[in-house]
Amino acid sequence: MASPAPRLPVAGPSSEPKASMLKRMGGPSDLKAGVGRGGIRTAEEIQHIVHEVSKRSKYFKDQERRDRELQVKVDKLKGRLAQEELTARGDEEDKADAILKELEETRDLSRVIALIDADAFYAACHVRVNPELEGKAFGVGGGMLTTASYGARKYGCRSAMPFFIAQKLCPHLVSLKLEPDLYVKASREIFAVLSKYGTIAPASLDEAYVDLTQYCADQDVTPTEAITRLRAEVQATTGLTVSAGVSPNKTLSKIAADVNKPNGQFVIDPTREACMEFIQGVRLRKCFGIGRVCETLLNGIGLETVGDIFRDRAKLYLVRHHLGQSAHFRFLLGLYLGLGRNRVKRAKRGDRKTYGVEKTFTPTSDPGKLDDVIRRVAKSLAKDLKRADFSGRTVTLRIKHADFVSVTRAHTPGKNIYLRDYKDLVRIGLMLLHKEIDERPKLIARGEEVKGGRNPVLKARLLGLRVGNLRDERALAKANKLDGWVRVSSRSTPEIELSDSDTDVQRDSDLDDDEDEDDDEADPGKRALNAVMRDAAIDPFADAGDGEGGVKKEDAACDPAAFGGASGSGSGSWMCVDDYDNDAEDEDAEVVRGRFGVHRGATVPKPSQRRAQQPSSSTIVQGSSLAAASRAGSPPKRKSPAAEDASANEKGKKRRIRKEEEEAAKPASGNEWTCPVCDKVFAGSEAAMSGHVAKHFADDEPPARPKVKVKKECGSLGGGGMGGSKVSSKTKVKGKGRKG
DNA sequence: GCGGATCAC
DNA sequence: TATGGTGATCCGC
Ligand SMILES: Nc1ccn([C@H]2C[C@H](O)[C@@H](COP(=O)(O)OP(=O)(O)OP(=O)(O)O)O2)c(=O)n1
Repeated sequence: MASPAPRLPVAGPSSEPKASMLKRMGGPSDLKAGVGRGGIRTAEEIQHIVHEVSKRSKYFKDQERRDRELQVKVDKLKGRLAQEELTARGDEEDKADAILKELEETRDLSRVIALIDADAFYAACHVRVNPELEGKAFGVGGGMLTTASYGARKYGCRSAMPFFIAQKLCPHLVSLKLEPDLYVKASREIFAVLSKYGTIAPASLDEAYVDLTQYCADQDVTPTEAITRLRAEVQATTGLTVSAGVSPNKTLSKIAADVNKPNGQFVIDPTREACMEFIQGVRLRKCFGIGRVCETLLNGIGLETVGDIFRDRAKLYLVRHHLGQSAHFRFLLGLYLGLGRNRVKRAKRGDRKTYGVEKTFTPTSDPGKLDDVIRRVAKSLAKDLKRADFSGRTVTLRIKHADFVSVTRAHTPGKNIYLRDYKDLVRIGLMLLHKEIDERPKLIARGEEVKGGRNPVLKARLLGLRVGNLRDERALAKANKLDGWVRVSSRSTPEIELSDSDTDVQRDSDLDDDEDEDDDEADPGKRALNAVMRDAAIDPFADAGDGEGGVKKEDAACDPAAFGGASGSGSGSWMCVDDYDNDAEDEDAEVVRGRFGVHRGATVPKPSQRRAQQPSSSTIVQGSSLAAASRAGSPPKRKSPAAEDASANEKGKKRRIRKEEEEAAKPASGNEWTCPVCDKVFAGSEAAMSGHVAKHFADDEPPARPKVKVKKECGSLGGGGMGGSKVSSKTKVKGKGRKG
């Protein structure tokens, strides 16, 4: 009110919409979808309509808040840059050039890597089954569109757009219900064809990298001929069209696949010049790993395209520590050079890190309703975990407040306590929720910060549970035949405060039995969706647990493709890559080596990769392994990028060790048995085993945790990385039976 | 280990 | 009226 400008907020033309908001809500920047050519509506028109329909919603208000916060970050970055420039030494470009030189030496143009991406995937799957949809404007997903047919994209409809808005853009638009089975089936068919051309690494249900190097050599054909054949065969056998990008690495292929999308392809010659020329003009946002925030920050200091990275390398160097996780210096330089990983490998069962289920509902503060959601979510999650045969040590509750601001609250019962059952999930979920509800008024009374507004009564629009720090029960049980014990132990999870948990649990039980039929999904619909997609991802390859995970980050710098994704639909199929090794050497300042980038989001770290290298023969104690790990990166180094890497590596190793432990337990047989909690191996009666296991729950400290042996991993440094061949052996832990 | 932020599909 | 679900990584505590 006290604002200077006496502009009255009368009904009419309130303040004009901010450009950043227009872009955020319906911007062309989202270019993922081919809204460009042949559009029936102009970008401005689309933005205007979307803005009009959205502007009064809570969602919009939240987006405005985020927009403001982002703007603050941009201003801050600009300020830092200005500050740094005052004291710049003048050798910034030299520093950057030194790194460029170093990165350049890692360039490998010897491989032919393709990224295949199905066009409007879910939509195409529906058309395949129902030809009448051909050419029609429709979306898939119900209330929220997961994708839109090209016919609908002409009007501006896109992925992640709510149906009611899409309808404003395209009045005759219809929205189809999700049919997971359709997508999973189509995905398998596509991948089956791809497999005939080389090793593949699915990045999601509709995307996969294919290494065409060998195919080209064997058939004596050019990459263009190979990809032309591949796409033709995919269409001939599946009836679906795919777009493809081909180049010496995944980073470039990923971007290239978008160039001639729908039903098109783009091949980049395997020369340094071709790679660099191609990427120079690419808009930053098109690069895997550079999202809205990163793009905005870079735009803020004057960069628009990949080529600008070189032009402004001195600036980037100066603010290298303030670019955020998605834009590390080294990652950007690698991008500029058109470098990327080129190893194509698929992820395995053991690479999954979490399982989760979340549900959005009409915002409510009703404790009973919120509790019910927790129960339903827990039930769904328990089913998924059981099916997949995984248990986990940490349960995380996610609450999205009515104003769209979300928070997470985690609980780890004990160092060796693994959960999987419905009751445990509900108990912990309710405990976390109630704690949040109960603490809220107190915090507010004390004037402390809380998310979701200042109302002491929590009002949520979504609740979700996720289980992490997983353990592969299948491998464990198979090896030790202790499946029953494992369950028993997890069920007896100790403590868990909550005196009121009793009542809660009780209610749970009731609900447990009866299926919820009640509202929304609950049933077949969505739930099935998740389960199906998940299996899809893993099923095919599900094999052992090891695998290599994917992306590592460092290296050449980027690996966009590393992929991540998997999400949308299931998760499972990730791709993995290996890369060269590279380790660390950079000096202090620049450094970012590590994460070069990609990590952004998704993707599998590559922990398993090493673990797979050798059968479980040679072994070293955990301590040694960790020591080696830390050594690789840099010990207590600071947060410099290098540190990032080291840190990441270490985590990966720890994880690997956990798996190794399982592996180690495997050999048990005869009178030998392995404690499902501490993994120690004993020889003795069942009674003895029972007694030992019970000790774990007697008090918090379990019996002495044995040192675990792990096999030595191949040097993370150099040569190690690659070798894909030897890897396989150990994996067979679970064999084919995965059915789930 | 936890929680927030980013990113991808 | 009205804006999803799933999973991963990084960073700073
Ligand atoms: N926010 C999103 C984005 C995508 N998907 C799902 C539906 C898509 O069909 C599928 C593949 O996503 P893509 O990004 O590859 O997009 P499309 O294949 O739909 O279209 P395009 O032709 O642009 O690749 O993933 C989703 O559920 N949620």
